[in-house]
Amino acid sequence: MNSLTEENYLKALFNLAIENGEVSVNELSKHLQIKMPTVTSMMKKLAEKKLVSYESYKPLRLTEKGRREAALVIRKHRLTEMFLVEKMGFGWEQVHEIAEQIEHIHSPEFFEKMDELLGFPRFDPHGSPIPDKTGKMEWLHYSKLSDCKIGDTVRLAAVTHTSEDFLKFLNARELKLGLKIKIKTIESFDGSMLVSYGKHSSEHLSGLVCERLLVEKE
Amino acid sequence: MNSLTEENYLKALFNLAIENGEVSVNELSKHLQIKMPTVTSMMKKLAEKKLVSYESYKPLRLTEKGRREAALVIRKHRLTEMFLVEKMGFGWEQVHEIAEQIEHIHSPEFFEKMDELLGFPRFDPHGSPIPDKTGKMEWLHYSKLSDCKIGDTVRLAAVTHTSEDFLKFLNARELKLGLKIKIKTIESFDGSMLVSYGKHSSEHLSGLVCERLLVEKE
DNA sequence: TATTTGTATTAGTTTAATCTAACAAATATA
DNA sequence: TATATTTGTTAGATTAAACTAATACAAATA
Ligand SMILES: [Mn+2]
Ligand SMILES: [Mn+2]
Ligand SMILES: [Mn+2]
Ligand SMILES: [Mn+2]
Repeated sequence: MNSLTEENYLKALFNLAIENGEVSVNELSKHLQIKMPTVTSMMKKLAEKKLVSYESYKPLRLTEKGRREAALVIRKHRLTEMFLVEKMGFGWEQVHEIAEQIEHIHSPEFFEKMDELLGFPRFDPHGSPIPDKTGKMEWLHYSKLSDCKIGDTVRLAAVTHTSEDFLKFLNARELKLGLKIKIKTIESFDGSMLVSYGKHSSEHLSGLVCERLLVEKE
Repeated sequence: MNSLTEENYLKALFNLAIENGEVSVNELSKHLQIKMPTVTSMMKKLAEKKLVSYESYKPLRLTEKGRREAALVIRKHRLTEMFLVEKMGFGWEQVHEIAEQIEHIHSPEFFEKMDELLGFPRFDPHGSPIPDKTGKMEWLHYSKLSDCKIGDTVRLAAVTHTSEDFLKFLNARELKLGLKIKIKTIESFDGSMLVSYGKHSSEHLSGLVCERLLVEKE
């Protein structure tokens, strides 16, 4: 059984490896805010447990076993976030920190029950897919809002950042998942947009915000 | 902030000190299944934090601060058990182990929300009182079933043991909190009883079982 | 009271997870 | 290519929480 610490390393490796499957010690160190020598020694330990393939000076890579165990921690995290929002009445901006702790509870029954009570949801409150019990996760064909063109009408499908500040910012503008958004203008020099959605006929979104919103083109 | 380990020591001290407020290193060591030298050194640490009053070779005693912090951990434990039973559909025999982990989550909002959704319950699924937010806990005037007399009619109010085995044993006999129980006979040599309750007109309960059932006399 | 038994402490070791300082390898730059 | 910078590793220290072995104290018993 993996410790809380090991689970956090696995999760970080999984999330950082989305693109090419490779992660550097440096990246991981920065992401976890843990110094490089500590990361190196944990990688040796996880390699010992066959969760990571590690060779000196080579990029890190989760093994199949490591990928599965990481996905199962992420499953617990996302089910928890969904439960907190759907069954306990928390806002989507409040749940990440709590889930960060509950994801380490060791009790298959507990998460099974959550899953069941939620009706086996496929996405968490921020639009991220929930891995299944075998650790498989379907990756979706979303685009960043910042990559869309003037005139496009898109549906807000997910957010890539889950900090309380950012989500409160979206709350204040009534930007929720599922909303239809129309792009009116794009400022090419800073990537900011003027968009309309719901009752909001003209909202200005900075380039940074547009980068963090994932949309589905209709 | 107290670590998970410290929280477990505080809780154990609180539970063992119910009678006279004093606990020996030996008792605590046995209860936690941790060797005495480890307990001694943790007591010094908790004394440093003003949670325990410790002098060599003297009995251990929680300070007022220690008592309050212990009660707040127990509050988290019992609210969790209640939530698992009432809101998630677990049986009372399944919840202790999960609560043993969730009691260490650091999030006032999470437990506030549970409390609220449960309608501010005063007892957990095993009949134990839930301390309030300030750490106060009302202790009730229950008797052991084993201390009752032939002919007494009592209401099952709480159980003093929460192991899965014991609670499954009670489930099998449909013994639930709130039931009215009538004592038909008592075997003086082993303390076992013949009782009737609900649809059960004549059930035999061993002395051990009778010791673990707390009842309210009518 | 002297001795035995049980309880508690001290001293020193272990493991997990972190750190800093020093050094080595790989990569980027001049 | 030579040098500088960035990245990664090694060595050694630290802290929390556990352990064992040895020793000291306290309580019970002879
Ligand atoms: Mn999250
Ligand atoms: Mn976490
Ligand atoms: Mn319990
Ligand atoms: Mn616990």
